[in-house]
Amino acid sequence: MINLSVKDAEYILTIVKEGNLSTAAQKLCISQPSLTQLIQRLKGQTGSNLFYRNGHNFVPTKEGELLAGACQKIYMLSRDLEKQLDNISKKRKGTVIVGAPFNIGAYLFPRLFKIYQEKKASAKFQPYEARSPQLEESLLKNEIDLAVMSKKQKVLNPQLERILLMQERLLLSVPQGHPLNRAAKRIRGKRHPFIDIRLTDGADYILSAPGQRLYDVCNEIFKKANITPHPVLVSRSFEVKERMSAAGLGVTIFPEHYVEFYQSKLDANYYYLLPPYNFLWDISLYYRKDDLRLSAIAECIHILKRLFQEEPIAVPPEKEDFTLL
Amino acid sequence: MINLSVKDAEYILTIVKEGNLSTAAQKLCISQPSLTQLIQRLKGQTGSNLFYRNGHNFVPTKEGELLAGACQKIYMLSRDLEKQLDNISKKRKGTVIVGAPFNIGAYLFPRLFKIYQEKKASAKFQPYEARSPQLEESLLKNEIDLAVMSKKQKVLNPQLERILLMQERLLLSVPQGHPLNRAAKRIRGKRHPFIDIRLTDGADYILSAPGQRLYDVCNEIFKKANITPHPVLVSRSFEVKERMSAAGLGVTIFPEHYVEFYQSKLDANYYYLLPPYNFLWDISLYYRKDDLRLSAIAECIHILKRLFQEEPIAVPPEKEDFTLL
DNA sequence: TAAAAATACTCCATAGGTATTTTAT
DNA sequence: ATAAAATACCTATGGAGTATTTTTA
Repeated sequence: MINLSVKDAEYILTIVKEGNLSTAAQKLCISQPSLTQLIQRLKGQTGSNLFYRNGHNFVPTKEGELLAGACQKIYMLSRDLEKQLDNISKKRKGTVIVGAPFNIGAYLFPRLFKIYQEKKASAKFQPYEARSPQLEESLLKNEIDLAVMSKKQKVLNPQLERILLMQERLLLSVPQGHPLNRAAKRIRGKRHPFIDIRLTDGADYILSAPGQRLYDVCNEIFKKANITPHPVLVSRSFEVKERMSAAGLGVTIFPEHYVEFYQSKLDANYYYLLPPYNFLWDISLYYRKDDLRLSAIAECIHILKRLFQEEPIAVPPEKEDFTLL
Repeated sequence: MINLSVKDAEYILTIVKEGNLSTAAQKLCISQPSLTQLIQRLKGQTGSNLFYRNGHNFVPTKEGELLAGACQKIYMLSRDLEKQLDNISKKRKGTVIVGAPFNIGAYLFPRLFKIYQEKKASAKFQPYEARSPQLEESLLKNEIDLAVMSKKQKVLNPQLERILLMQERLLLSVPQGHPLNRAAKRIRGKRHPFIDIRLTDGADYILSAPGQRLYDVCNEIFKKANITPHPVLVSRSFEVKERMSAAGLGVTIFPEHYVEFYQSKLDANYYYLLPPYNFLWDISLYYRKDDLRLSAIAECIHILKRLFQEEPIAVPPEKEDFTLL
């Protein structure tokens, strides 16, 4: 087996270029016998004479020229790789890549972009949109620096850290004219009326797809309330679900902030869930533990915390929700 | 500097493929800690995290994927190189490549081809045409196995061996009607008349180009005979020179065998040179010393020797040439 | 608890060095 | 005689091994 290394390649290329072992050795800052040894080693590995002495020149044979060709390619490959890695790390030093699923991104990215644009931060910010499972993957793969997404119950990868940014309520979306609307109870000081989720047993439901965070949360609620939804449609898109619900196809469950985006346009009623079936929806910030020392990332974490405190994505639930009812 | 070797590349690719250090180590027949070390070494060289543990999988980061891409290319490169070298050496074992300048090739290759075709040899024969300086280069470069050409006075490269195949006379070509024709002396039993080269002092000459073997030989003759040719044309092509001479442009000097090819068609007279200006033209066989052990080459050398003995390229000069006159 | 990676150490092959000899112009 | 490559021999780095500990699902 021919076990060339990048260093070998560099040596060979210098020898070919110089046509002379001694001067090549000088340029490479090594001794001349080392190069002799290299050539003998490769001669052993290839089984061919690779160079010959012709007068004052040390010249590659046909086989040596083939070798030199491969060396050229290997050397370029290594340089390319170095460049690629450098580019990544340089860009990374001055740029924080923040990942979020589409629905959170719609809220988060414009605000974050504004903050960075107003020079309140030293680094640059770059948005990255993907579904939450991919976000965790991307975080581990070093493709992004931060991820804002809803918590997964699955145990967290030990290389990652999580900070809870905020909690919000879930809403049940009920089409206009649906009999369930009559069961909702308006409560003073609350944005939306409340409803007992157990009343939706057997009702037509627009559900999330397995793998989505909302799928797992809804299943927990159904299990705890001991109800069986009647699935009429499964969709990965929050917007599709909301529109279908407003069109009268069935009821569906969302985190509150998402409803806020479309509230004005759509034609459905939204109800908070009465305890004890009022699971909260977490929005958390994820990052690699060993990245905290990077100032740009630490800075962005600080900005995100403040952003979610000062301008929350949705009205955070008060404790009274639980004591009141 | 990232100093990847082909072996490293193979290891990395196996790790990526298996997604697991332990099984990768098994497949590679090495220990698991060796792979851990490899990854740590490369992490040091690249300055990036290249892999991470995700559950039961050992997965490349973005940087690791770039590395793996480069490894794939390096690995393929090495395999390609091995194939190329193998092809050369395999082909070489069963094939002898014989080089000759165009004029000798015209005589040699058809005869040699016939011998090999008639299965008088175990190997195959492949002709290669080039000028003599290139032939020596090709011989050293391992591009050809044997070269048949006229001797160079320059000292022989120590890696090469030379065998004299035959000697022949040089001929002076004189156009029809040229006054020199009257000075030629016919000698009984000789194919061509003789002439004293000193009579061509100041005559119009068609000369060879510097670098050609014939250029050096003619210069030696001119020097020894103390004459100065009047150059009217310099050409590298033997045939051009011969035709121009026949057309009456001037006299010119050739090795005898070449004249034989065109004798019938052309319209000039040919004369041997009277001693002591009758330099002989050598045709020798060249090969690499360390190649003699290869049977196919030894066999071809034998064939060539016999060929030049049994069917010489031109009538070899007898000793009487020198005693007679 | 079991499976996998990391760590600690030991060993040895070899890349690299120096001094010298051989080769080639 | 000079310049270059090959050889001999020495040193030290690091690749590979074994045994063990740590990590994590």
